[in-house]
Amino acid sequence: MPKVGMEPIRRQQLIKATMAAIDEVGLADATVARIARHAGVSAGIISHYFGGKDGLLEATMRQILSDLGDAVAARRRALVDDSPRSHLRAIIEGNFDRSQVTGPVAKTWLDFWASSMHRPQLSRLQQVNDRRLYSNLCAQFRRVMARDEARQASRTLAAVIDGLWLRGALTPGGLDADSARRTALDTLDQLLAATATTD
Amino acid sequence: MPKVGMEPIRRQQLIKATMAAIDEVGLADATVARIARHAGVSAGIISHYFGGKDGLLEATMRQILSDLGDAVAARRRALVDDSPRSHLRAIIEGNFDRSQVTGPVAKTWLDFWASSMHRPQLSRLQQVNDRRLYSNLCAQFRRVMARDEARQASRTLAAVIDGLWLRGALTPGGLDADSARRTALDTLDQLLAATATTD
DNA sequence: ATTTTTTTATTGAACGTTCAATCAATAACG
DNA sequence: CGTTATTGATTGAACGTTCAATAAAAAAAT
Repeated sequence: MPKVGMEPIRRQQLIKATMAAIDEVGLADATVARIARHAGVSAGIISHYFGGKDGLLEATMRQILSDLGDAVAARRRALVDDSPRSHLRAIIEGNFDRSQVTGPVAKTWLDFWASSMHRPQLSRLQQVNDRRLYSNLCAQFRRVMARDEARQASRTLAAVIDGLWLRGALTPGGLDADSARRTALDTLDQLLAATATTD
Repeated sequence: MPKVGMEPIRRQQLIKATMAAIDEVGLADATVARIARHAGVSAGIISHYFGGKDGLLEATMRQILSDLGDAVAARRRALVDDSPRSHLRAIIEGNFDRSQVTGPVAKTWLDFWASSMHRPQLSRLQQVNDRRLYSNLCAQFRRVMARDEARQASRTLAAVIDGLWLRGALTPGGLDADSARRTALDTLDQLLAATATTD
């Protein structure tokens, strides 16, 4: 079986298997044996390609956050008009992108989030992603309102997005992406309307 | 040392120690030995009073949710006027009560939330609490707007509340309760104002 | 008022299980 | 033939639970 150039293939395979295992039984019971079984390989291979279980978990979280960033960036690049509202809508829709919401990703995301409270390595990744969302929101709100108002609006919208993810991850049927997106978009318009009147 | 009537004392002691241990190292590394050490007792006592580690964890989650419910109920009982807005404000302030936000509780809450994705026992507790918040919000919004609008407003406010908790649990310095409360109250007023104009 | 018995509370060592990591062995490719 | 890829048995550490032993308190007996 062994062929050359297996590394990128195996890495992707194992990251995907990690999400599947976490979706199935949770991070706490996602053992290396179970992950390897999902990928159809031996347990030892994990240490070979990722240096150990922790390395694989970190790579998996990196992948999730990177996919999320890509989904947002792609929507913003595809914009035809440059209005703040369009950018903010793109950010919201990127956060509820199919690839993010579907299947194992949402549960894995929440498991990592909780876990990052006590793992410095994951915590840093989390914070970087966190700030990126907040900064992106703030920069756009800033174009139509004062600094303090923009900050407040960003806090609110960020909380709504994360709150919808959180509640979606726990809902038995999984997150209703359409409903969540609508809720976030409505909130956005209310935030924009609120300052338009006091302007 | 042994005296009669130790049961309620030990139970409280161990539940508190569980939160302290989870706050310290997370649910994954909160071993019975560590919890027992926090409480200043032997590890064996946990099985004696709670039937096992799982029983203690469930009791701890019950305590957190029950405290949260009490905090909300107390604020609502103390209301002088009966307006929907006052009730909704009381619900928000109860959710950001000192006893809930301070110290080990917030982290424990999030750890349990993530864990409940894969533990049916905890999931049921979680869902009951979840529905209670949503129903309470919906019943009050319902008094000033149509059913669908009330549902939408409840979803938004619930997402904001949970989102603020979620982000607060991960913030290094812990949740800034005052700021969070203000954000949630602002959102409430915007939700109320939005329908007041279209009424 | 003392002694004995029973009950309640607690300990901590032992046990069996589970896990991640290791590494010698093996197999295919260049 | 050497390199790369992979396996799977083994190892040692860590975990939750169990249980015989112990000690204090309460109750009963003297």
